[in-house]
Amino acid sequence: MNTFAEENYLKAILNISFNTNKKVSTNEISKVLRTSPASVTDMLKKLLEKKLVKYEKYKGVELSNSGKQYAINILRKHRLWETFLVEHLGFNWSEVHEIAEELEHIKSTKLIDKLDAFLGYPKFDPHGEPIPSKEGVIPNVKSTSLDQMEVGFTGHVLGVTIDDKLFLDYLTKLNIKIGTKIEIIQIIDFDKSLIVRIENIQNHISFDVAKNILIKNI
Amino acid sequence: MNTFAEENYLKAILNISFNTNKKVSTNEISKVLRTSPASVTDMLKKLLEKKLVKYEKYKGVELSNSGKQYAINILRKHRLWETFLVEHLGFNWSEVHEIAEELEHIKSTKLIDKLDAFLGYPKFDPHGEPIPSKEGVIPNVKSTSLDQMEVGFTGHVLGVTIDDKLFLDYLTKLNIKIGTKIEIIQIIDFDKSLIVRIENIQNHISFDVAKNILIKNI
DNA sequence: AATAATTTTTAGACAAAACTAAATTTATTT
DNA sequence: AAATAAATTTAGTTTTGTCTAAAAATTATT
Repeated sequence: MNTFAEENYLKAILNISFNTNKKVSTNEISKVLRTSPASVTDMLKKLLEKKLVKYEKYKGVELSNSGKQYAINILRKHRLWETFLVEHLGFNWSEVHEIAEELEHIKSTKLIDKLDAFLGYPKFDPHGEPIPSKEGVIPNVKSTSLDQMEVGFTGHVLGVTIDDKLFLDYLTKLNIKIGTKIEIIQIIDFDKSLIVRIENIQNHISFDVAKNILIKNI
Repeated sequence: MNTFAEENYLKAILNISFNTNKKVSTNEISKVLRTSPASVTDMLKKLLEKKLVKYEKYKGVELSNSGKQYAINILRKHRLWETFLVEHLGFNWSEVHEIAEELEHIKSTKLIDKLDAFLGYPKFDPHGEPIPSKEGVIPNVKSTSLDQMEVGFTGHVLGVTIDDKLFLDYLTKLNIKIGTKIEIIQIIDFDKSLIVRIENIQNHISFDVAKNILIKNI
């Protein structure tokens, strides 16, 4: 069994390399985990020892197969717990991340399987992010971030790509949640910000915000 | 905020001194936590520093007011989680202790309050043990252990006093659960064991088993 | 009351996970 | 290609929670 610290490193590596599939640098990990690069090096040695990562000095790191399965399982637990917190305990989507960061380390496999059943085997969490299956398969949804769309486009929000309180609270204030219909009225060339219509109200959102909103891809 | 280890020591001290209210010895703690007496001494110093216990060298230890409140809150979390596991996830009463040992360390107060509400503010856990309130008050039920009763007595099981898998599985095999009607047919003087009738079937149970079964006190 | 047995504490080590500062390797510029 | 900058690793500490072995205190026994 692995420690919380080890689990957090595996999770961080998975997260950083999620889409890119590239090797992850010591510095990137240290930034995500708010720890010193020296500490990261120490931990990478330990994870290498346990064969959870492929790592060569100065060359970056990637997860091994077993490390990836392990990390995906933590992600599964995180997202199932978030779903429980929102759907059954009445939390809102911006509050659950921190709590799930603790709950995801609870070991019992039986617990998570029963929780999964209790929730009705959900495929997506409250942020629209896919929940990995027991077997480690992550449902794949074709989606595009809002910043890729053109003026005149109308679509529905499928999810968000960051689980950050400030971001989610801001979206809530804009009346944006999963399923919300968004229409692009105008795109400002200078900073790529967007004027959009949500629930018949026009709002101006930055490129950065648009980048982290996912839209159903037809 | 305190560490898991600190929390486990506080819990152990509360547990050992629950009924007696006497000071707890280093050795008792080391036995419960399966750690060396030397480690216990180290930790007691630390807890004293934090004013969570009253402790004098060689004289034993007891919880301070703040330490007691803290420990009771862990107990509250433990028992609420056990209730959730049994009533909503379909675990049986002998399986939940270990999992709740992990869940009880989750920090969020909001989480536990919402869980409490979700469960309908239960007063007792699946083992019949009282669940402390948010304010740290432990519901007091008048109850007597089965070994105190006499031949001819008939009553209903209110709860058990140990949360041990072997014990609970044995009770389940005997068809004993909370609310089960038990009648004492005979008491063997030699070893104080009891012949009892449960669901119209006679069984022979030891003094030790009877001691840990609580009966409603009229 | 003195001795033996038990309990508890101290002393000194160790592993995990973090740190800082210095050294080394890799990447970027000029 | 040499010099500089940036990233990474090593070396040496620190804290937390554990350990063993030895010393000290308390309790029990003769």
